[in-house]
Order: sequence, then structure tokens, then C-alpha cells
Amino acid sequence: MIWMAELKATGPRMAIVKALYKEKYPISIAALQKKLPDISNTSIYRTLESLVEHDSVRRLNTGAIHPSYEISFGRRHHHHIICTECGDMEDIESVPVKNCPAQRAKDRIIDESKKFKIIYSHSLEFFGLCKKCA
Amino acid sequence: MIWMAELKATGPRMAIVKALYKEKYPISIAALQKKLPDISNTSIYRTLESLVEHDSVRRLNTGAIHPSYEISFGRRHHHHIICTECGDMEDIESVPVKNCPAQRAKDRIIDESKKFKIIYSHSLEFFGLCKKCA
DNA sequence: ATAAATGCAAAAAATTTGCAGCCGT
DNA sequence: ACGGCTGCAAATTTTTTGCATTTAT
Repeated sequence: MIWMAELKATGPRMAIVKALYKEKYPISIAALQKKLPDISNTSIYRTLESLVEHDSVRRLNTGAIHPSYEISFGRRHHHHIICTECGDMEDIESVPVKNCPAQRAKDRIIDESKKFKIIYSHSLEFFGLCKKCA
Repeated sequence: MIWMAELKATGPRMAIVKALYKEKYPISIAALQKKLPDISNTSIYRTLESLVEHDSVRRLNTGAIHPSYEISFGRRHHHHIICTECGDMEDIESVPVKNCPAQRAKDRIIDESKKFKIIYSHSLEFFGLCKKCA
């Protein structure tokens, strides 16, 4: 894997990566802890932190007070729609990087920015109601 | 104000609204508490929660583990660039609602969605490095 | 061999809760 | 007067830290 050069492939870390990999949608730390009862919470926190640092995992805002995490590497660029009623999600697959509206706006935004030199990522989530809750 | 019909204009609540109003950028709960030492943390939490609920305040992901808050009503639709090094931010004012790339993609996205019926908001932040940190 | 990663147990910080009283409307 | 809001103090939950030990490279 990409990050192997910088991060060791230890048991706990691989288990976390694998667990995230199996998830269809981002999950909270609390949920991850439940799925991995044998891994210390210390490791969950620290590992998640380093994976986020290395861009292997994305931390994102699902509207709740606590963030959720999803595996990033090996996955296509995508965003989510989140139901504010029941929390259900859906991937927006119709937006590959090249056609991502945020991605395309990036260059213009950086050109017009006074303070910033580069933009290397973004976070985009939509909020609404799923068909069940609407 | 818009929400007056539903939320009472109490001292603590107004103080919180005013404090957020004065902030140029989103701030964390901890920072807000420091600015309002006379308001109980209970009220800060509960008030923020109800303001978010009523769309008067936005909760957003700044990349940190804890979210930040910014006043929403009376402010133009906008997003942010956040420096992942020093945490500094900048508003992206060049993106009024009508030209917001996310906003424009919204209709297409909902059309292609299997699960969702409506999208009523979105969250879009860019991450990068400011000129000082680059 | 070495530096990184882990678990544990404890500390610190953040968030929630119940309840009695206060305050806008 | 009513129902919504508040503060307080305590409970709970979440997150961080130090340190001794283990483990991948």
C-alpha cells in the first residue's frame, strides 16, 4: 500500500483499515470501537489521527457533533448526501474528481484568494431528507 | 429576527448570537466558552444545538476533531479555505449561492439519487496551506 | 537494532442530564 | 401564568497522556 513506506503495517492498524474498508459509509469513533473491542481506544485515536494525516482516511462532518471516518485510499473521489432525520447516507458517485464541482472551482478560488497559496483537498457533503423520511 | 417566533430572545442566547456574530470565522465551543465566561456551558451546548436546529447557526468541519460554529442568518452563503498547518481561515466570498458549484450540482445530484428526495443544504470547505505556512 | 506503535491505567477535557427556579411572551 | 430557558452540580462520555513493552522493518 501507498503509505507502507511511512507507516508500519501492524496488526491493530491493519484491523482498523480493514474495518473501515468494510464500511459502506463513514462511521464514528464510537462505532468503530464497538466493532473492534480488542483494540485499545488509545490506538484507535492515534491510528485514525495518523491515517488522516497521511490522507489514507478522511474525517468528515456528518452533521453530528462528532466526526465520522472513511477510508480514502483505493476509493474513488466521492461525496455524500446525509439524511438529517435518520442519518442514512448515500454516496454521490456521479462526481468523479474531474467533474467534481468543488474540484473544478478550486483553481479560480485559489487565484482569488489573498491568504492562501494552495488547496489540496476539500470536504463536501449534502444534507437533506431520504425518501423514507421526506 | 427570523427565529423569534420559535425561540425566546433571552439574555444568554442573545449573548451567544452576538458573540458569534462578531467572529469573522467559525469558532469552537471551547473558544466560545472563553469569550462568554458568565454563561454556563450547559446553555452554550443547548443553545448552540437549538440554533443549529433552526438553521441560525452552522456547525462545520474544520478538519479538527471538534466542530466549529458560525452564525448563519444575515450572512451571505459562503464557504472557507482552512490552513491545515496553522488553522487560519479565509471566506470564499466569490461564490454566491447562485454560482456555488455545489449548489449548481444539487439538482443533478438529487435527480440521480436513488435514496434521497430533497437536498436543502450542503457543507463545503477547502483545505490547503496559507501563504505563511506554504 | 531501532524507531515506531501498542496497551494500560490514569488524567484531562468535553458533553449530557436532572432538577429547581427564573424570565420572555 | 405558561412553557421555555437557565444555572448548578454531578454523572457520563470522549479524548489525551506518560510510560513500559512489543513489534515491524
